[in-house]
Amino acid sequence: MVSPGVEGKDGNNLPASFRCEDSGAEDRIAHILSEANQALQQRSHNMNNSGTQDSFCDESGGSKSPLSVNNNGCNNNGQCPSPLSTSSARDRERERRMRKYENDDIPQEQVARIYQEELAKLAGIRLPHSLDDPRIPREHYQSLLFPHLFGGSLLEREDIRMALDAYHRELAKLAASSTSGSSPQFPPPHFHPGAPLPNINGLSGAQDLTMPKRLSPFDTKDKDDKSDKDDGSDIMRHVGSAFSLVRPKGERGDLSVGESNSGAPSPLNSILPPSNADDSSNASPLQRMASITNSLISQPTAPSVASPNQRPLKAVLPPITQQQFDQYNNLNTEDIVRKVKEQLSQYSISQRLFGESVLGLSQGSVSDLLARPKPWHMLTQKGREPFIRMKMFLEDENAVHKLVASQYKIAPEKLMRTGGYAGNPTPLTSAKVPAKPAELSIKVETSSLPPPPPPMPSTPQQIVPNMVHDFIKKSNSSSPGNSIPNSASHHRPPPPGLQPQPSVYEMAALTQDLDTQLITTKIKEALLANNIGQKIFGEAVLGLSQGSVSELLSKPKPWHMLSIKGREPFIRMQLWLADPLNVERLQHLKNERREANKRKRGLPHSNSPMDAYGSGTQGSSDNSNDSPNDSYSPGSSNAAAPPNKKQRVLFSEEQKEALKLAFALDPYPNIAAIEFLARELALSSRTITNWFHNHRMRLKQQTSSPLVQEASQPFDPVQFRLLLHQRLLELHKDKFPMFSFMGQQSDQSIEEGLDLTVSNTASRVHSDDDFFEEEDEDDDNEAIATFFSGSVASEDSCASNSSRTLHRKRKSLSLSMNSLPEKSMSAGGKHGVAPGSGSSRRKPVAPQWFNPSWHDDSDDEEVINGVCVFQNAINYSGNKERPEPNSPSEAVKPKYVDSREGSIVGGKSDEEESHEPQEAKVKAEKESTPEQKDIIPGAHAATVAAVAAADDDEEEEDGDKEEKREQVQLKEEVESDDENGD
DNA sequence: TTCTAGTCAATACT
DNA sequence: AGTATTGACTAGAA
Repeated sequence: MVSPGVEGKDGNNLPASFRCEDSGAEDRIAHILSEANQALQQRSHNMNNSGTQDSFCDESGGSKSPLSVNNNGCNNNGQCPSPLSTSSARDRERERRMRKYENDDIPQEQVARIYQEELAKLAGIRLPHSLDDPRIPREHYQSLLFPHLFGGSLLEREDIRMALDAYHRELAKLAASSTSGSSPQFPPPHFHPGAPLPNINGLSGAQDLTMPKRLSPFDTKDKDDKSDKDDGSDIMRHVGSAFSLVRPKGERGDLSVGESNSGAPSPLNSILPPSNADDSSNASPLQRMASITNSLISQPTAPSVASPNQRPLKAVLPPITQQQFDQYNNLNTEDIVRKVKEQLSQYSISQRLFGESVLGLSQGSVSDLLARPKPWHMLTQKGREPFIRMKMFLEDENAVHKLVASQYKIAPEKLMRTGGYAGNPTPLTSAKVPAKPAELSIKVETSSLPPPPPPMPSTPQQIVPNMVHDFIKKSNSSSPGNSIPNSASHHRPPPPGLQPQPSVYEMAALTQDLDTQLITTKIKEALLANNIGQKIFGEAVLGLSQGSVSELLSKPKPWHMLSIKGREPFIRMQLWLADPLNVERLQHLKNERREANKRKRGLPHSNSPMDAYGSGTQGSSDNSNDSPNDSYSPGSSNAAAPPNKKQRVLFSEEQKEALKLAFALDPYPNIAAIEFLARELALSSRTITNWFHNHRMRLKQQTSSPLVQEASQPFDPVQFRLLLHQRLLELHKDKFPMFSFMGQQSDQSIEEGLDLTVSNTASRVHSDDDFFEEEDEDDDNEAIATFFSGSVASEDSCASNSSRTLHRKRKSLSLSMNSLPEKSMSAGGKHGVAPGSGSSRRKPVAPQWFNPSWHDDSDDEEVINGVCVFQNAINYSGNKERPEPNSPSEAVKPKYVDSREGSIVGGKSDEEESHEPQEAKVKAEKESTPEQKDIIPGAHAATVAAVAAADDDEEEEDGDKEEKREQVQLKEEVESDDENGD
């Protein structure tokens, strides 16, 4: 068995992971270790006498916490009844366990880990990563962590636990008696040592490293050790008292066992830097204590190497040295955050990567940190660390590039398509098959670049012409057998002589602005003129599917709205446009495919593996020179459609109407609403959710503007049914005249619920019976009850009452979705906040860009019966949760608007018309195109709109306004009840 | 966990 | 056959 931890006897034999970059810190740690090792020697001696050499382990392997055993011994006052049992009994027991451990010969690493975990549990602290290193003898952990408690001696978990108990009792005592009141982080008086412990780090405040000297509370230690050796109970007893001897700064306390020479400074002191002028001297005893612990615990270390036996350890960041702390003693966190955001955004560095490799934090923490940076003065020492790291990151010019490079290494295929055109690796490959090493190497290479070139010219044509050149050159040379550049089989590093070029990724990141509209227009023209299909273009040039190409070309997003990934296709388009042989290549490819198809038809079974996937145009896969197919072919194994391929749901018209209505009522339905809809429409919740997601996204895209606004009120099923009924009536009156009878008969169907259940298959027409089939009443009520959770009984009756009342007047209501202009889909704030300002269930989608001209439209806001029904997104600013004012996307917002108004106008495409609200509105009125008419800012507004619409309904002669008002009132009552119930 | 952005790919439409 | 639409899914962010 490996002898634990005696190798560092001289104290200088530091494990690598304890080394610090800053030699001062290393010295200090060396000092500590030296002391600890002295203690170890003594301990070792003792243990040898008793025939054991390890004291830390138990049979439970760490899974069963030993804490509970002893936990009853202490009370809040810090008084412990006489420990557990007699020391002799304990000694025997421990000895027994030690022997067991020895015999079991548990690997050192495992012990270390167990130890570490237990320790962390016990202390309620998070251990620094470096302590993860299993190669480090656990004695070092101990002595590093708690030398001030234990004098570096080895302890059993019970011992540690008891000591910690005592420690926490002392903390509590101090907190209670502390008169300073200056530290809000003190444990409250009721602090219970047995309770989950607060993070010690949290107590440290900003004083961690500004400890007063001579803080050494252990003057009874020697004596105790002598009398009781390592008996845990005694340690507990005395450690407890030791804390009461904490002395004010300047007083000298005895040092622990290992501290032999009286004149030597305490290791603690030596760790700690000279006090800063600001706050150290005022630190309370508790703060100082916490600081000690924290300093010890967080004493940074260099990264450790994962042992083969363990899963790879998280990268450990180099420590922040004291000098750095001193250097950055006052940072503008907001400013730092802003700059960091810019960098991350520009280079499309994920928060996860940034967090893990720069800050040592998780993605969530980074997100939080970046979104809500605290002011420097409010931060604790620990809290300041990330900002210091950020600052250092910003100051290091190469840091970004290192990160980008590492991001490539981590997930190249996630960042970039392995672009199709011009000699890049196969398009689609990345989407379907894990990237091959060869591909990786290219990426890494291209990404490990010198600092970024100057910003790209904003004129598309000028994008790095020589890069295009290189691309072309490469692609030409890369395809010996054919001139089509996209041979998947030719992934090779750039020619030796070539300068590393910016990757498309980097170009996307570095290009300041690009007129996407113009590019797509040109592309469309080129494709059209040369009879090149989107499919082949997408696959060969962009590495995208036909559908994606179609979307890109017809609805290009403005540059600034695109993520780096989203920009990439446009860069590729730009490169393609700049390629003099572009059309030629594609034509060639096209011909080849055609040939291949012919051949395939001629020899039906010749290319079996390739044929499996593709049919029709994809049949050419055998050629392996059209990249897209290559990506399919390697699968020869998989080839055919994946086994569990889900069949896509096809919504019926009614389902769509229902969904759109629901969307109008509440674009962000809660779970209950989604479930209700799912049940109502016989769709899965997942499908409903997807639909809402897609719809929000597409609405945003298609209208290029006004944003989906949360509903002012939660989804109301009663209202939903009512309105839906109207809507469907309207719809079917035209399509299916026989539905007109519903007008006389449908009261019941409304009250009992509409069955919108329709087949999920492609059937698009449903019989009357199918559609208005009565629904099981229990289900219905249940569904409704879901939404009136609260005082169910009264709510229920109220709901049904009101719905009955409403339905009695149903005929006077008409939700005319057609009459709602497209722009009604936004709501917001000219009236301060959205009509439903009371609700903030959901974060509204951030306005990314909009066309100011829309603001002038006469109907960007409409008032019906004195109620503002909808507003244009121009008023969005009144909303509560706006995006950061300095967020890049918003900053550029006007830019795009300009470009739309200006430069793009010339190249206006036919599709673009659909971007125009006016057009859309007309369109909506003409044929009720679904996408154009389905947002109402809130349920309330929808109700009002419905009523208002009825005003204009010629059919309703008896639509008396009094009654309508009544209805609305009623409805409101229901709603308010609903709210209360919520 | 849920949202957005970006996609794929099945399907509908021309 | 080409293009548009759209349900579903994934990754990253919040």
